[in-house]
Amino acid sequence: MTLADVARVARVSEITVSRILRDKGPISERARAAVLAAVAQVGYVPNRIAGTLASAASNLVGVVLPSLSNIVFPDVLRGIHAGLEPSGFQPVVGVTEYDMLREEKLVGALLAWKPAAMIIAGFDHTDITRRRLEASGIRVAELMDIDAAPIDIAVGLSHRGAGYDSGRHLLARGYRRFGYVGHDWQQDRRARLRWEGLCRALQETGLALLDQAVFDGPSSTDAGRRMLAELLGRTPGLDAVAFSNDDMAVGGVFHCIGHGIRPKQDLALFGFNGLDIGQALPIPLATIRSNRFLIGKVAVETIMATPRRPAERIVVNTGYEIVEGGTA
Amino acid sequence: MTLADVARVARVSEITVSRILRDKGPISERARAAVLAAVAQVGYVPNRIAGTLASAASNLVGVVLPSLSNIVFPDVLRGIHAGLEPSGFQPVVGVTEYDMLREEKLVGALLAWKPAAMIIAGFDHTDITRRRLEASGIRVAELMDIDAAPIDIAVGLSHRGAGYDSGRHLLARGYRRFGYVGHDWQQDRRARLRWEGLCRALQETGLALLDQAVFDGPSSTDAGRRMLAELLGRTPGLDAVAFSNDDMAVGGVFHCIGHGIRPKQDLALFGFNGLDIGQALPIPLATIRSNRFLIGKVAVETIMATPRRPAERIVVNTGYEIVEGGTA
DNA sequence: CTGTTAGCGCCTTCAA
DNA sequence: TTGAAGGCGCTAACAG
Repeated sequence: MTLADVARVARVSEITVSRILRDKGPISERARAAVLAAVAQVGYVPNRIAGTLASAASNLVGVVLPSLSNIVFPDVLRGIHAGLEPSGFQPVVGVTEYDMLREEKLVGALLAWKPAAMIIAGFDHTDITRRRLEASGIRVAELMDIDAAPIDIAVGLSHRGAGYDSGRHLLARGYRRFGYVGHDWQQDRRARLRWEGLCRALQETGLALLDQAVFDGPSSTDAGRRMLAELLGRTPGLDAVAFSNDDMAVGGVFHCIGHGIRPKQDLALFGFNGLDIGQALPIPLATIRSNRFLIGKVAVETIMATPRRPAERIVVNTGYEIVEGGTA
Repeated sequence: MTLADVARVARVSEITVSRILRDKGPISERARAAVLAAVAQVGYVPNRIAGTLASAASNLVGVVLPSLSNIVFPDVLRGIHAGLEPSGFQPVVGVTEYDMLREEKLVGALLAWKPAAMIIAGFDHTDITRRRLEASGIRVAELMDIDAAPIDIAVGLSHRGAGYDSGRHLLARGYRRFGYVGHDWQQDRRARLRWEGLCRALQETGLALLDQAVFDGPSSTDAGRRMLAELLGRTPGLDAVAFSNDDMAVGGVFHCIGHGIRPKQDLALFGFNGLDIGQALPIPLATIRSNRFLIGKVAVETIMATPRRPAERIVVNTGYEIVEGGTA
């Protein structure tokens, strides 16, 4: 079923049908009624492929995320969906599993669909990826981070700043003997930035991390629990442990619950992300809320505000808030 | 940059370039080398819109999910991505927020992209949605559930069976005084099916739920905690509580931890889904693993196995396993 | 308010 | 092994 079929049934020209279906230009009520009836009668489904080819205006948005394994990027994706909803644009989603070569392939495949814009997590791309994104001329939003210069738009928060502020927060509460529990930095550059910020805060006070246990793999509750056990076994006397994120920190809280360690009184625990699960613990987790939904939503809104790529780069800071919780 | 530009530079015809880029038909090494050089030189990016229009063979797959708010559907989406990876197909994702009218619009918008197949969660669609999916002629996989007749393919598990088996499991361990903690059935038909299965198991033993607390909203850890508190306050003496899912059940465990109730000894708790968080608790949650990643992956594999829709409907049972845990 | 003309960029078919 | 012609379904631009 094509426009031509509808046009024949409605006894008008193709372009009239096209205009009516797109609500464009002045149309008589008679024609509109006839066309809408014909559309219903023949069960016409528009072909956006043809429409996009003819108009060179696709309503697809490429989305490239590193992972869907924890709730962080699904939250970003929710924000993207929410931002896209009013405009009727559709996201085409790719997942890289933190592999820059896979990302390169993916970006190539997505650009072939002539998307109206591209949303991609992080700043770590191959040269080819970066060049293609630049050359595409479409709007490109790089998400999560604002600690580097974007191709076009950056939307996120300063992870170095967040790490620094968590350090300041713990120092202000009197903690002095710091440990750190983390996960794979190769895959999570932002966790490393937070760690750097934390170290700087300690350094400014003449302190340093007394010990750290870094899991060689992705973050998880279970990894957090095991790494805290290891850290405490190795280095007694710590009074505060910062975790690379909430998943890890919740594991830490579980370890404490299972071993009679009282969070805060015996040991301060501090996370990052502000996940629901941390706030639902018997003692809510002290952490930093990272506004992931907002990052996705704001990215879309920034793209939509100016569909053409302007000369200067744009950096949008979605910020973060310290959540006091009860564990620090 | 189009095929024509590349052809001019390589001094061959458009169609030769097209064939080389698609690895089709016999091509001389000379032509191939010249074309590949020209592609690199002009920085050609193929236009899949045009390609799809000409060949009527898109590599897009429509994916319609009700929500991304907890990890369940992101897990399914991961499975879909994993299944799609080898073929180079791209998912176009829509989220309905459990709204059938939004689903209807979404399905219409996605079908306009002439996807090779459609993957959609659940069986609850408007008549129009169902008719459109049927009429599209493409493969349609309905996920999560196998307790109803699909349009084409169903991939999932019997939720009624899972509920029944969790009841049998608890009965076999000697529990007799049952409560239930749930969430919004309007939005989660599958939770209701599990509840029905549970009730049937009890009934067969001459028992019934003594009380239930159902939260009027989506499931969450916090809702689970509050509802369990309410239930236990109202009905003392329960020895087992089944939860509508793991999110709720983890909240229940948190309530117990915070109130000196020993899971299993004082009160059995049982979830559904087999989430990581439940297994990382100080006492791992007794639950049923629902193989969500597998559902997504198998759906794609089933679609790919027979790209044309066959006469008979296909139902794939991805099953479930009881996870003994330590809370029941 | 409606229609005609001429593509969009690629691929299928047929011919060489 | 290569090419020419024609068309996929729709829309921009220009006329009427």
